[in-house]
Amino acid sequence: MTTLRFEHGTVHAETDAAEADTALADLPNVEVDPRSGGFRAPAMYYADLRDALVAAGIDFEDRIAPVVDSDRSLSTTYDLRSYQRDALDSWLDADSRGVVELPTGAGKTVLAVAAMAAHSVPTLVVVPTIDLQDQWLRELETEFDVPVGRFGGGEQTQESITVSTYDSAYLRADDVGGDFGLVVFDEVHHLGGEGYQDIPRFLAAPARLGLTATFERPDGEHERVAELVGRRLYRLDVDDLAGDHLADYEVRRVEVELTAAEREAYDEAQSTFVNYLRSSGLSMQSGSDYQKLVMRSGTDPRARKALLAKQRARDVMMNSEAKVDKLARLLARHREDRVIIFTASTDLVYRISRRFLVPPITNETGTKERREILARFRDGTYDTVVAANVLDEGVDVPDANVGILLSGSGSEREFTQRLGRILRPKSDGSTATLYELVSVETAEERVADRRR
DNA sequence: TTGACTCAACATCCTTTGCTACAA
DNA sequence: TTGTAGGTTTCCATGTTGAGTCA
Repeated sequence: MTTLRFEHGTVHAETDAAEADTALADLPNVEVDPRSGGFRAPAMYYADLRDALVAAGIDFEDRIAPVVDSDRSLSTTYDLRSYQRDALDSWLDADSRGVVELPTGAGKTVLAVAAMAAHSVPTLVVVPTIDLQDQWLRELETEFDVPVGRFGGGEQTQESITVSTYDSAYLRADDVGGDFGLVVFDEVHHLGGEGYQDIPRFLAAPARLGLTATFERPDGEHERVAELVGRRLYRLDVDDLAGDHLADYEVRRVEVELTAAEREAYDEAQSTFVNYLRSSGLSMQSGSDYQKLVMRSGTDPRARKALLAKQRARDVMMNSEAKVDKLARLLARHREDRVIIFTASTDLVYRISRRFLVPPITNETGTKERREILARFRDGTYDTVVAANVLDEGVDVPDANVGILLSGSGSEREFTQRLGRILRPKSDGSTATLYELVSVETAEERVADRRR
C-alpha cells in the first residue's frame, strides 16, 4: 500500500507498486528518497502528490489529510459585504489558494472566518504580532465557540484552530505542519522575508489564504509569496471603498522650509554624499544600488563617510524645526479632532511629546503602558498621540480623523498603513485628513513622491 | 508571573546623470 | 545597435518585534 506521511516539514510517499512510482516520478519538486526508497517533497507539495495518485487511480493511505469532524463543522453568522463575497468566491474558485488584498478596515478577518467556515478543517492562522494574535483569538473564540490554540506569547497549545505568530510558526512548522488543512496568513507580505518563507514550505495545508493591504514588495519578493500561497486573486484599494465602507479622505501636502542653519547642514551633508557617488561612478537608481554602497562602506572609508553624511542629511530634512512649528499650527487648528502624529524617529517622538504634552509611543514603550495610552485615546481622555513606526501595523489603534505625517520612508506600504489609521467610517460622515509635511528642496520631495 | 535583558530577524536605506561588458 | 545586467563568504544606521533566559 502506498502511504503519504508528514515528516519534518516534508511529505514522504512510501510506495510498493510500480504504478505509484510512475505517477510520482515525473512530478516537479518531488525527489527519490534513496534512504527509504520512496519519494519526498517539501510539505507544501502534498496536494500535488495526493492529486497525482488520485489521477492515476492508485489506492493509497493518506496519513496527512486532517480528519474532519462532522459534529464540529464551523458556521458563521457574519453577513458578508458584496466585495467580501466576491473575494471569497474568487478564492474558492482558485482551488482555495491565493491572496486577497483589501485596505485596512475593510474586514479581512471576516473574510477569513467565512473561508474557515467554508472548509471546516483544522486551521492555522499566522499573524505578525502578539497584539494581532490577541485580536484573532477573541474574534475566533466568539465566532466559532470552540477552543482556539495559541503558538507564541509564551504559550504553545494546539487546537483544531490555532493562532500563531510568524516567529512561532517558523519554530513549529516542521513539527506540526501536517496537522492543518487550511492556513491563513494575516499580513501575508511578511512571507517575503527569507526565513519566514520556510513556514509555507513546511506546511502541508492544501488550502491557503493570504491577507494583506499591501501585497507588492519593493524587493519583488511578492512573486515568491505568490508561489508559496497562491497568486493575488482579488484586490481593492482605499479609493474603491472610500465614501462607502471607509471614510472619505483627503491628503494635503504641506511644504516647509528648513531654517538657515538646517539648510547649511543639509547641503553640506548631501553634497558629501552626491560628490562621492559622482567620483566613485556609482549610480543610484534603485535600492540595490544603495545596497552596493552599503557593502562598499564596509571596506571603503570614503563610502562609509558618504553613507553617514546621507544619514545626517536625512535627519535634518525629516526632523526639521520648521516641521515642529508647523505641527503647532496644525494641532491648534484641529483642537477638536482626534489626531495621530507619525514620525520616522524616536527622538522626534519624544521631542514632540515634551513640547506639546502628548503621550508618546515607541518601541521603548512597554506593552502595559502602550495599552493604557491607546485605551485613553479610545475613551477620549487623550485626543492626540505621537508615534514612530509602532502604530503602522499589527496594533489595534483606535480611530482618528486626522493624521499628520511628520516624517516617513518612501515605502508605499507604510503610507497605506498610516492612511488606513484614519479611514474608519465617521458617524457624522465627515472627511478624514492626512497631512504630509515635506521639507522643500530636499530629497524628501522624492521620498514623498515615491510612496504615493 | 513579571520585568529586564539579549539576540535574531525583518524593513528601510535612493540621484537627476549615464559606466562597462555582453547577448541578441 | 540596442537592451540589460552588473562581484561579495554581507550589512553603514535606526526602528521594531518575538523568543528565550534569568533573576
